[in-house]
Amino acid sequence: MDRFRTMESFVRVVRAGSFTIAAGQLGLSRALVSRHVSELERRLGVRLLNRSTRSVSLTEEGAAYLEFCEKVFLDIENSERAILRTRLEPAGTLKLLAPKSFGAMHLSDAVIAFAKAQPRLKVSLMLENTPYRGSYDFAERDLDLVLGFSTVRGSSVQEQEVATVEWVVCAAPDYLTRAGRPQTPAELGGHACLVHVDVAPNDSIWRFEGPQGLVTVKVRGAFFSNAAITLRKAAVAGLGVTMVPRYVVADELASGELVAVLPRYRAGSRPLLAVYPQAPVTPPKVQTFIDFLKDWMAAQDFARPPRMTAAG
Amino acid sequence: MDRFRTMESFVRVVRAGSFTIAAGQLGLSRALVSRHVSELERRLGVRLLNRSTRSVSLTEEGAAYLEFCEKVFLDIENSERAILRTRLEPAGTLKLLAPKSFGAMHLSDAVIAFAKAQPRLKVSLMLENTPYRGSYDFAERDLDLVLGFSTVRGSSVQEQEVATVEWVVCAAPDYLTRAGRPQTPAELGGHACLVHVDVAPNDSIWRFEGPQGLVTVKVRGAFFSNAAITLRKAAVAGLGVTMVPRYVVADELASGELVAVLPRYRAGSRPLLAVYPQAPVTPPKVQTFIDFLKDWMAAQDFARPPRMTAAG
DNA sequence: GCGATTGTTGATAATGCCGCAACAATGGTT
DNA sequence: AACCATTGTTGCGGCATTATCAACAATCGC
Repeated sequence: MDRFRTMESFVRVVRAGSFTIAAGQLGLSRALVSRHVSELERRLGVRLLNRSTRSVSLTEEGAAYLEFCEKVFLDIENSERAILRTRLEPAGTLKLLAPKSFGAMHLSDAVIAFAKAQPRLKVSLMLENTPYRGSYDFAERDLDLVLGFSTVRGSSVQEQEVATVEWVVCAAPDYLTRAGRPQTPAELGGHACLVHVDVAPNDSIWRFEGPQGLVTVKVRGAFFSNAAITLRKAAVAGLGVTMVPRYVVADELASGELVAVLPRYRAGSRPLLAVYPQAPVTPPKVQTFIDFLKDWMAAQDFARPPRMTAAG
Repeated sequence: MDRFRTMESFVRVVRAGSFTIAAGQLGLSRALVSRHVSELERRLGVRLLNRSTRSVSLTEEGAAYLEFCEKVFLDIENSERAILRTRLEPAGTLKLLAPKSFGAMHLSDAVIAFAKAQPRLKVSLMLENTPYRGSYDFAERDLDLVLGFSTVRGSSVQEQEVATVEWVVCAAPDYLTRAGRPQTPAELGGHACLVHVDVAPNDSIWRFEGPQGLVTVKVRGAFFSNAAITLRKAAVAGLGVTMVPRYVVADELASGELVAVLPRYRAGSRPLLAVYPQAPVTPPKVQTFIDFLKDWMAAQDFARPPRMTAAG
C-alpha cells in the first residue's frame, strides 16, 4: 500500500479531527481512510489515534509520527520544488566537451560570454582532440553537451546544428607569388594542396559554391593531416594552398600571414553539431546554451546560420 | 504508483550502477525497475539518470534527488525505530485518571513509587470524583488508563482487574459501647447502618463470607451516601456501623477512632478495574503500570489479588 | 562484423485497491 | 431509560494498476 497516501490520510484525519471530514477533503471514502490509518498502525505496531464515535485524538506515538509526516512532506515540497525549478530555468553545472582546436580558438570566447550572461550557472568546458566517442560519454563522463563536427552512429542521442562553419582556401603570399594566384577552382588542380583528411591520406574532392553553382575539383595533395593547425603551419610555411575552417586561420588572414584565394567562391563548409542525450525534455541549461551559441556563431565571420534542421 | 517503491528502485539503481543488478537485489524484474525510474522522471519532468547500455550515471538533478531520497529514508529509519522502541519498552507519558478518594489516599503512593521505578517515564495522575464517563474520555481527554470500581457499558475498551479491594464493617468505640458489638451479620439488622450507595438512597443488602459460607443481611439504613469519606465521618461521629472500603478507614482503624467488627467475616469486596482503550497491542507503558500496580496492591492490607480475569 | 548484454516497450495475467453497503458502537436527545 | 443519528470499521464485488514474460533496439567487446 502506498505509504505516502496513508501518511497523507493520517495527517488529514488529525487535522480534520474526523475520518469522515478527512475523507471528504481527500476525495476518498471513509472506508479507505480508515484502512490507511489502520495500515499505518499495523506497520508501526502502535496505535496512532484514539478514536471514539465523537472525536479522534492523537496518542503520544501518533503525535510523534505526525511530526515526522509533516517533516517528510515539507522535505518533499522543498526538494521537488527545487528540482522543478531546474526544469524551467538553467541551473547547476553545464558540462561541455568540444574539439581542442575549435574550442581553444573560438568556442572558449563563446562559453565565457555565456558564463557571464548566466552568472547562476556553473560551466565546465573540456577540450579534447577526439571529443566524442559514443553516447556512453554522457553516462560515464558526466557530460551534458558535446560539440563537434562529426555526426554519430547511434540514435540514443539528439543533435542540433548550431552553425555552418565556413571553410576558406588560403595560402601564404610567398607561395602565391611563386606559384600564382588561382582564379577558379579548376586552377587548384595545378597547385600543391594541403589537404585536411579525417582519417588517412587520400585524394580529396574540394567543393565550391560559385557564381555558376556547385563546382568540384579533385586536388592533388602535397600534404595531408587531420589537424587543421598543422595544415595552417604548413600553409604559413609556404608549402601550398590549403582549405581549412576559417576560424583556424582567422588571425593569419588578419595579419596577412595568409591570404584567402577564390573570394568569389564559397568553400566547403561543415555543420557544427551540438549533441546531447535523448530525453523527453531537453534540460533548459542545455537548450539555453545551444540557443546562445547559435546567436554567437551567427555574429562570427567564419560561420553562417545552420541549414534547416530537423529539431526546431 | 507507490512513490516509496519508485524511490527505492531509483536509489538501488544508482548504488548498483545497473538496472539489472538493482532489479536482482530488489527481487523485481528489470522492466519494473525501469518503469519505476521512468515514472519518477515523469513526475519530476527531469531526467535523473544518464543511461547507456554499459553504464548508468546520475544527472545533476538526479544527484540532488538521490540525496533527498536518502534523507527521507534515513528519516523514516530513525522515526520508525523510535516508534518501534515505544512498542517494546515504556516511554513517553502515562496519563492516569482515578477516583479522587482512592487516588488521594493510596493510589498516589503507588504512582509515585512507579514513577520512581521508571525514571524515563513521565506520569500524570488526575483525580476526579466521577472519573470515568465513557470511552470517549480516552480520545477527548487524552488518557491512557482509567482506574475505578465501576464497570463500563461499551466494549471498545479493555479492562483488567488489578486487585480486589476489601471492605470492612466498623464503627466508633463509643457507638459500640452504646449499641453493643454485633457478633454475626444477622445482628446488624438491629443496628444503625451507614450505607454506601451508588446513586440514590435505598435499602441495601450487605454480603459476608463467613465460616458457614455466604451470608447476606438486609440492613436498615440510618444514613446514606455515595461518598465513603462521608460515611467514615459519620461513623467516627458515632452515628452507627458502616461498611466501606478498608483503605478509606485504614488510618482510623490504626488510631482506634474506629473499630472493625465481625472480624471472622469477610465483608463485601469490589474489584479495582484498570480500563484502557482497545488496541491490537497494549502499550507497554500501560501494561507495565498495571503489572506494577497489581504487585503493589497485593502488598497492601486492604486488598487481595484479583479474581481470575479474562485478560491474562 | 557478430554476439552477448543492457535498458526499454507491448501485451497478458494477477494482485491489490477502491467504493458500496451493512455493521457495531456510542453519544446526544426526548 | 430508550430511541436515533452519526461515526468508524469490515465484507464483498468490480476494476484499475501493477508485475511479469517476451520481444525489441541499442551498444560495446571480441
